[in-house]
Parts: sequence; C-alpha cells; structure tokens
Amino acid sequence: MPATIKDVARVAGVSVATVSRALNGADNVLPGTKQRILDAARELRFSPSGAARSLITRRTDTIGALLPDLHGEYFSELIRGIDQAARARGLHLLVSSSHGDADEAAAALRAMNGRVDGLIVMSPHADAEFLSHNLPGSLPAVLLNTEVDLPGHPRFVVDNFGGAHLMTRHLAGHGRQRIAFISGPLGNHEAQERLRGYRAGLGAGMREIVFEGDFSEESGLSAGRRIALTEPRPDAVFAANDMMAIGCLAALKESGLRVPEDIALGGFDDIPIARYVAPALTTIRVPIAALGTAALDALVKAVESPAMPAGPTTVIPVELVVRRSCSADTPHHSLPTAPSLAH
Amino acid sequence: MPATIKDVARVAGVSVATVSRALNGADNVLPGTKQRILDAARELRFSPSGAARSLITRRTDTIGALLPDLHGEYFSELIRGIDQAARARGLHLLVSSSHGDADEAAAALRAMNGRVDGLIVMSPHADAEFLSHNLPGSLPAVLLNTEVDLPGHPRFVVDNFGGAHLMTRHLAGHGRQRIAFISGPLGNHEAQERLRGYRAGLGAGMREIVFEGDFSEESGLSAGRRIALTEPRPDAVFAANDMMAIGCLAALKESGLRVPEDIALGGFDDIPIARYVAPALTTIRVPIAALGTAALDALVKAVESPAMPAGPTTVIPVELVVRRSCSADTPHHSLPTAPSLAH
DNA sequence: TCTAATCATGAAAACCTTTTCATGGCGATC
DNA sequence: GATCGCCATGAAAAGGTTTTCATGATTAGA
Repeated sequence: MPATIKDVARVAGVSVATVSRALNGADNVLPGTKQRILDAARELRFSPSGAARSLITRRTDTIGALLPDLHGEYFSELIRGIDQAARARGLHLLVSSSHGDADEAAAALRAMNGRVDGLIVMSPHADAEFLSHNLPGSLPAVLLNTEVDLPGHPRFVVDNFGGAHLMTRHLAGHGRQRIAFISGPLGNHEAQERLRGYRAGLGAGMREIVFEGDFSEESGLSAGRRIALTEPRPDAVFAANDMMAIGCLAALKESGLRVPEDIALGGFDDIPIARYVAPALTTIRVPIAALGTAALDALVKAVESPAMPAGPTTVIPVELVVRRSCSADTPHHSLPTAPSLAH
Repeated sequence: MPATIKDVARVAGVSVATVSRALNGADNVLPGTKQRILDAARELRFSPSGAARSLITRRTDTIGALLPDLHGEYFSELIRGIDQAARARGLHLLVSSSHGDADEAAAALRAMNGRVDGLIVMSPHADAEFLSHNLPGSLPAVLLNTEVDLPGHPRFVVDNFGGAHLMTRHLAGHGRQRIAFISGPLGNHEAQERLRGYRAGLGAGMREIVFEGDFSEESGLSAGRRIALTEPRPDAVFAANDMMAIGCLAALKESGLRVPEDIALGGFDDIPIARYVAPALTTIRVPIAALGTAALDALVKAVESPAMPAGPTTVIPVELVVRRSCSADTPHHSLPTAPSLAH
C-alpha cells in the first residue's frame, strides 16, 4: 500500500489540495508550507498514482505503439526513432506487438484506451474495416505503412514500389538477365508493393522468377537453396528485405556460389547489419528511425490540436545503396562503389 | 470525448452496474439484457478507460521496463524475451530508456507508479542508494545486472566475470601472447566485471593492454585504429561487447591486418549479427532473450505472491562460441571450428 | 480606524469504473 | 394461497488525484 496524497497531507498538516498545489509547482503556496509538504512527501516516498492522475487530467503522457513485432533490427530501429522523439517530449511508450494475429491486435488496441494519449499503428492486418472497428473512437492515431488511408489520421508510407523498382532496374541495368525475387508474405501490403515494383522493373523479355518468403532469415535461407538449384540459374537475387537477403547469402555460399561474381544479391531496408555481412549488402535504404520520429511528431501534433484537418499521406523516399554484393566485379559491367542517391 | 459506461447504460436502459457486469462476463445477468448491453457497447464503440479501471482494480496488467537504452541488438533481444513472456500472460509493456542519465532514470521510475504492476530495472546507475531512493515503495521489481542486491527483489546477473575469464583463457591457450582489451565505460558495473575477468585470465608474464571504450561501435573503431598502431602490436583483441568488436574489426581491416591470421578477435554477448560479419565473430554467448523471459517470469511471481521471501540472485551462465575470428588458421595452433560449450 | 482587495488554504466535486449492499419481483414449496 | 428464498438489478461508495469555488485572514489604501 503506497502512500497517497492524503497521507502526505496528514503528515504535513495541510489539506490534499495544498499538497497537490505544492507538488505541481503552483506559486500560490507559502514557502514554509511548501517545504513542509516536500519533506513529508520525501519521507513517505510518495509518488502520485498515474492512474488517478490521468483519470482526472485526461492526459497520460504516454503514447502507444502497436507493431507487428518487436523483434529484429527493423523494429529495433523503428522503436529507437519513436523513443528518441518521445523522450524529447517527456512522453512514455507503451508498446505492443500483434505477431500477425488480428484478434490479438484488436484486443491490444482496445486495451490502449485510457492509457495513452495517442496511437502509432503499424499492422499488416490494418485494412480499413479492421481499423475503423477497433481504433478507439476519437483517439488520435498515426498509421504506418498501412494499405488504407483512414480519413483524419496522418499516415506515413515507405515508397516500397519505387524502391523495388529502383533495385530491379539497377540489377537489370548492369547486365543481370535472370533476376529472381524472394517475396514477403503475400497477405502483407508492403510485400505486395515490393513485388509490384520488382515486376515493373523487369526489362522487356525478362521473365519473373518469384520465390515466396515471409521476411524471416530462415525463409531467405530456404529460398536461396532452391535458387541455387534452379536451372537455368538466376544471375541475380533481389530479396524483399535484408533479413531474407542475409539468409539467402548464407545459402548461396553454402552452395559454393560466389557473390557477386556468380550471382548478385540485393536487399531492402538497409538494416544496420547490412553493411557488415560479407560481401556487404547492396540494398534500398529506408530511413527507419526517421520514420519512427516523424510518426511520433505527427502524432503529438494531432494530440495537441485535434482540429487537424485531413490526414495527409506522407511518402517516405528511399535510396539505393550500392555495396559489394552486386557491384564491383560483376562479370559484365563495372559499377560505382559509392552509394548512389536516387529517387 | 469517448463513450463512457454511463452512455452505454443509458442507451441499453440499464444501470452502470449491470453494464459492468455484462461486459466483464459475470453470469448473473439475463441473456436478453446482456445482448442489449453488448449491442449498445458496440454501437457506441465503447471501451473502458484503463485509468479508471486500474484505479479501482489496483491492477494495470502492465509491467514496466527501465532499460539503459532501447537501441541496438542487445536490447532488441532483451525486449523480445520480455515481450514474449508478457504476451503469454496478457500483460502490456511500458518501456523507458534512461540513456545514462540518472535524473531521467529517477523520473521515469517515479512516473511508473500507478501505471504498472511491476518493474524490470536494468540500469548502470542502479547502485543501492539510487534504487532504494527511487523505487516506488512496495512495487514489485526485478533487478537486471545491477551491482547491488536489494533485499526483497529477485535479481539476475550475467556471469560477466566468468565469460571474460573464459575468453581470455581461450585466446591465451592458443598461443596469443599480447592480448589487448577494449573495455566498456568504467562507471558501468558490467564493464568492470568483464575487465576483471580479462585480468584474471591473463597468463603469467602477460601484460594487460587496456583501451577504454563505451560499448558503442564507434568506440570500437577508434580503439581498433589505435591498436593497429601499437608497438609491439597485440596479436589478439578482446572487446568487452560485440558491437565494439565489430567496430574494431572494421578498423583492423582498414589497416590491412588479417583476422585472425595477424590478430585474433573476440567479442562478448553473441548478438545476432555476430555470426554474419566476416570473419564470423568468436564471442561469449549470453542468452539475452532468455534473460528477459526469466526476469518477467520472476516478476509475475513476485506480483502474484508479494509474500516472496528474500530476493535470491540468479547467475546466468554464459558459453564460449568459437567462430572464425580467432580460430581456424591461427599461426600457432589449430582449433575446433564447432562451437565449444564451456562453463 | 474601517473597508477593500489580495492571497493562502480548505471543502468538495469531478474523472470512470468496479463492487458491495439493498431491494423488489418471481417461482417454488408446503 | 401464503411464505420463503433466489436472483436480477439498482443505488451508492470507493479508488487517488486535480481543480473550482468558498472562506478567512492579512495587508494596503483611504
């Protein structure tokens, strides 16, 4: 049983109202009284109940983040960006992961009500119906990489199509003829966009070669093994994210193939690890942390002025980062080694 | 202004008590009434205020985690472990990072009061005085890798000394004579323990060569550059964590040194990235995610039975994982390539 | 010296939910 | 047909804080 404000009032010999004033820095309390209250509070190790406080205040100083997962470099970066912006504003972070389960995501969403001032939602299940049914009414929310644009909510989407298109064109532009693609889970909107970008980037006369993955390293490994056995063997692989590219890389090495000499490799996301694998991974850079920061900033704005008009969609641009896994000593061409900006 | 339970009661034509009962699955409400209430609730998009609910219930179904940082593979793994165990129990996660600032950590700690049922604290500043002053009284808490053992609180510590000792002995045991050490920030208790283990592991007649780092990749890079210029040049480097080892690796390569032929390299933590760098990193494996899971399990136990007697300290064992960065083709010996278990 | 104004403080309402206790209606039992 | 008991429901309290409004005292002004 922690001390309450009543205990402090009793010990200091004043009313709870005065205690509240003193502790919240109001200026209309006598210095002597204030000191007595501060002493009593410290002695009792009093700290106000967040629940009671936010019940009356209608502010929690907390924002909620619903993410598909908390695991891995991608989400680590995203959380980092969100946390950074939140800390700068003195906000707390209530995180929740849905792990692909729509019911769980719905439950998490409702549980957030009354515990957060606003919501950042990034969910592969976030179709219009799901969102409008489960988003607690009138709670400010920012949407991340969702398929739909819900009126009234700011939304940020990564240029998945543009990035995938860029990578595919890059590979094709350097002589790769048979470009395989390891896709993400097909129910996922981002995965679909990247697949679409790949298809659009293929040159005339090039056939699409698609292996389905699920964004995990293991699925990249398994796809890589199948690719190594495919006849005629692809001369390039474009994985829909870096984790799968890394898994694929391990499979290719395992098969004795040289990257990039025998087969080029491209990824997507530019997670921190990408530059450390051997050979370093050519990929599409997504400013993940910046995305988190931007989302939180937009959310705070929405919380502070609920009169925010429409929720405009911001497209986050991406760029091609050329590293060794598909450049340098390709059999056909030479490529610049410096990161080339694009888009 | 979200709908409250009163609105639902009005629409359904019953009292708030009945609404509460119906929504919480009590069995003593007529099926017809219940249906009317459920309909009204859905129509109004009602979800109960977490603040009000936990005020009366004295339960928040949330646990708080105070970590030094949210960034990087180490904490990502830790959070993953915590999240996994929390989800299994239907608990939410309120995370907070102190970023090395003790005042901020204290503020975060007090802000948790009334918003969480328990606390997982991992803080480099967590000395006895700090903890006993800032831990909200009577809030169950689990301590992670803290220097002190606070009575009544379960505590988990990684065997930092043992791991560092093991690695140093491993390097020395394979003929390395001049083993340099890149330390963590010296105010950090874990860093101190690893340093102590390194010293204890040095063979007779070996001199310690210590470079101070701060657990960041950059500090590893800078230390690596200095190491490459040191005369006589060390023939092994043991970095106090993997991120610094990776930074150091980049510096060594930059200087034209071959790893492990010219200089062996060892890390600590076994973060996921460690196996992907080239050469793959020999390191001390810390079961990070398991640590998070264990901490949460212990916390839940403490929350459920506050009568928990003393807070025993659990030491998390570590193991040596031998990979290419210090094995295989050393000039002096040959080593097994399979991970060897130890401890 | 008396009135007006300022200001520190206290009493009480409000926030939203759960839960205890009271009430009234109904069916069952004799 | 009357009494007892059960059960669905409602009224109200409780939980800890902030904030509004009232009150009393003290100080300044005339």
